[in-house]
Amino acid sequence: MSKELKMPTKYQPQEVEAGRYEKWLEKDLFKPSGDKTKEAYSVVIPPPNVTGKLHLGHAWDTTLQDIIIRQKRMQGFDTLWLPGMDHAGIATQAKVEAKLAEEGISRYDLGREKFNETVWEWKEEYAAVIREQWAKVGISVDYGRERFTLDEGLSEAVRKVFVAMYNKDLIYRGEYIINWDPKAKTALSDIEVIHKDVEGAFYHMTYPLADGSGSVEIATTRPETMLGDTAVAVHPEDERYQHLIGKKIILPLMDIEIPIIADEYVEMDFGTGVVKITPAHDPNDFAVGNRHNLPRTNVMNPDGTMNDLTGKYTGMDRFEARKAVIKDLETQGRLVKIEKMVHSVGHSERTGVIVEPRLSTQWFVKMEPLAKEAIDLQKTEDKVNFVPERFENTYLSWMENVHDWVISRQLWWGHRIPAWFHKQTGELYVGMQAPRDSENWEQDPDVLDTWFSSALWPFSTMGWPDEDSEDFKRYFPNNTLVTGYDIIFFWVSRMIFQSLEFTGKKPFNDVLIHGLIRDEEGRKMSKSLGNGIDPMEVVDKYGADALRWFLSNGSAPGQDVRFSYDKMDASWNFINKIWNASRFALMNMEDFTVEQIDLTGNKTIADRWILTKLNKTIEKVTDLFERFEFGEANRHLYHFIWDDFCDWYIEMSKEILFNEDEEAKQTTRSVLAYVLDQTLRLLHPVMPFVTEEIWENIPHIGESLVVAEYPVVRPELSDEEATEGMDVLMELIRSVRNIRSEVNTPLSKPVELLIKTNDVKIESFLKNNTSYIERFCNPENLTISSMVRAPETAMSAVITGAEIYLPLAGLINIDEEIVRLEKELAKWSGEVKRVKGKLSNAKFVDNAPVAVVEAEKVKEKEYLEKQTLVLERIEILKTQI
RNA sequence: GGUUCCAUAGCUCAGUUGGGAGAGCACUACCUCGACAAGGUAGGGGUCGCUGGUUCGAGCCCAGUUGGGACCACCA
Repeated sequence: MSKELKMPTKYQPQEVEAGRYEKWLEKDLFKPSGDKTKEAYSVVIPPPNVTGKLHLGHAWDTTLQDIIIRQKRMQGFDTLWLPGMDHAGIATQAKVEAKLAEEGISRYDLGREKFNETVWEWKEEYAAVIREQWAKVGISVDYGRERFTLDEGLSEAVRKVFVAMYNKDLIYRGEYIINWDPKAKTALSDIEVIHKDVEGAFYHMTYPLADGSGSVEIATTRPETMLGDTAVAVHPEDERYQHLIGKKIILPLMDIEIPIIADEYVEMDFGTGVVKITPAHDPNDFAVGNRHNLPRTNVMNPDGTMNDLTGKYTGMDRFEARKAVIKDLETQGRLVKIEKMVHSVGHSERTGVIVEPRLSTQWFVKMEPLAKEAIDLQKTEDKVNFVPERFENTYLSWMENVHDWVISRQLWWGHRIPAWFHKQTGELYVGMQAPRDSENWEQDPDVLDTWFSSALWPFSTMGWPDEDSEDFKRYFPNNTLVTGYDIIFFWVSRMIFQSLEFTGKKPFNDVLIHGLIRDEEGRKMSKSLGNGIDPMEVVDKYGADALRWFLSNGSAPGQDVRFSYDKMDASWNFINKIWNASRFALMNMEDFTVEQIDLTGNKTIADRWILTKLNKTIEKVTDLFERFEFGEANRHLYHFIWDDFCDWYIEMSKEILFNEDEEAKQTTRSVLAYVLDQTLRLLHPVMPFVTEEIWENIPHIGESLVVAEYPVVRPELSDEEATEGMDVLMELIRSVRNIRSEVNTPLSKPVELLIKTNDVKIESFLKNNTSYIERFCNPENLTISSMVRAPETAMSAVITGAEIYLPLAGLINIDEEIVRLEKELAKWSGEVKRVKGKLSNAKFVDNAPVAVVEAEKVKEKEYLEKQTLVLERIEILKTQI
């Protein structure tokens, strides 16, 4: 070992990563270069909710973005990656309320202002945690531009958008059935409702006709809502019930008369064909009610208890009331049967409680014109490019069937709706600021759906509504958005239509969609299962680089991935391999400097070969990055580093570094240093910490890998002849090893007596055997066996003499070796037969592309050659028996 | 009901416009040789869910089918 190394023999991520991120920040390397001569490349982070810590999904999401941004930065783009967080209205408010509840306090005890102050404190606390986590994962965002959805500029953008949409009739206020969360006591949009199959029941009951001529049977899953029934409906063409249409019926328990109406909404084949109509508690019934001018009787309070229109049930919780209603119906003999059934019930995404369809006055966004614009965009050349493409269908089908969007929320934490009502006249005013005589006006108490502000994120963070802002002009539209398929509807779709509406442009060119991270058993990670894995624990154990490698390696785009400690081990192993290869290079560099790197010297075939392989790897990886195929790119890097560089090139370089003269060593050191440098650059976007650490130790010029140039193909370094020659050499070596392994007896020194190469010695590859030489090798009793016969061109480049012979006598069991060779012969014969069959098929020769046919001919020749060689060896061995 | 994904080695998964089935882990044998034993070398293991079709040629394209998952809609 010729050089003292600071690097330990094992890769220790904790030591490598400590302090590195802070150094990058100190040097301000993540800031856009602002170089106007370069193309801009921008990404905005999907702002995480300030509700808590980040999970593995966030780590995945940000890692992918960081890989993209780091590569683009190295490629010279003027890159902006803008960080930020989302106030996450309902989610955050629910968390803070839960925390307050532990202290026995409700938000009403504090009042709106005080409560919001508490939430701001919470926000600061969690924002700090999130920034710490970002740092640990190593993401290269520009903190100078960090934004928060509730900060001043973004709030202005929200108000501006609201007012403009209101003035364009894209926002309206009205009384409709919405999804109501009785726990959070707020309205929810359709997509905030999660439908789950639950065990419920179908309650069959009878309503008596007012004229006493009998009764009709009705079935419902929500009997408590019958207290708000204002009609009973049948299908207009239902022959069974023609005589009932227009009659009255008595609503049991309430003892009021309600009409029997005919409406095509009723399905004759379903249930009894008679439906109770509750316009205030069901969207379909609401529509029926409108057609027939039915009263809307709302029987519930905002918290899900029955209101004072329900008589004896007043104050009961809705589920308590359900039981009571059923019991009373049974007492009256009106309960026919209870049929158990599994049905789909809406639950609040945030609080988990069962959502109540409820009549309520809310603000809505009129979706039809916005959706149309967004759909039309996808028919143009300038469409948003979804990766993988199939998610465009998901997005479009949602857009095509979208309903109006409820945007008001009965919460305190969020953007207050810029609408005021006159205290006396009730007149409505919508504007950026309160009306002048503000004392006479009262602002709408509601806030906006969180997604209303996040929909503006790609441009509101860039200075919009100031369209002359530098960032907006330079970095909008964004280039790429990275997010999970689970929020295409919530976020991606809304960014697209709002961006089109307000900037006239799509918000981003590409959307890279990834899946979810599951646990090792393939289950979703969830709090209730307790199977969540904290990314920080993974980083502490394996390092951020290993986690990033795993995350970018995990799966094909758009597919879910299972977290796996086995794979984390494999990731660590790979980095350890890189680490040790680098140690080897450094040990043999003496005081080698970057100025001494000279690739024009007398290179060995191995030198020329690895430089060629490097070029191919650069080309492949660059291409795959363009298509966001990081997993495939990683596989190429892995193979290049482990198989080509470590297993072959480093081993061959030892012959030079340990034995040759100084001049030869300098050339090898140059290649080692160059290839390592280029490899570290290629790896840096994926594993920024360890690559930077190693790079600092090897000869290099530049401040940091973060801003070092990304490798490009250098055609002058490629050498196809060297590739052919190396193929021969490698095959030779493998053949020798193969014999040894098969018969479990090592080969011996005479190998080197018979193999002469121009510039590469292969002893080191067979070195294991030397200790056996004395014991097993009897030079007087040598068997000659031909091993490899290479094409003449390659031969002349590599090996003197047309054939390689290995002396095997006394070293192997000839019978066993013959058995093994006959197996091999069968394999080659099979291949020859297959290829010959193909080539003798006129249809193949006529139809297949010329290149394919030519390739088959080459294969034929190659297989025949192998077949002959193996046959020859068998013959020779047989003479020895 | 609609859309969609998955089914490839014991396990987890790749497979890039159709042209000789791959990786990691696990397993077997051997190897402490001046980067790495969390390593090296060699090896075993697959009728690519099933059935048809298109094609000279299908893991890949088409139709159907089985099983599993996801999403959307509906569910009085």
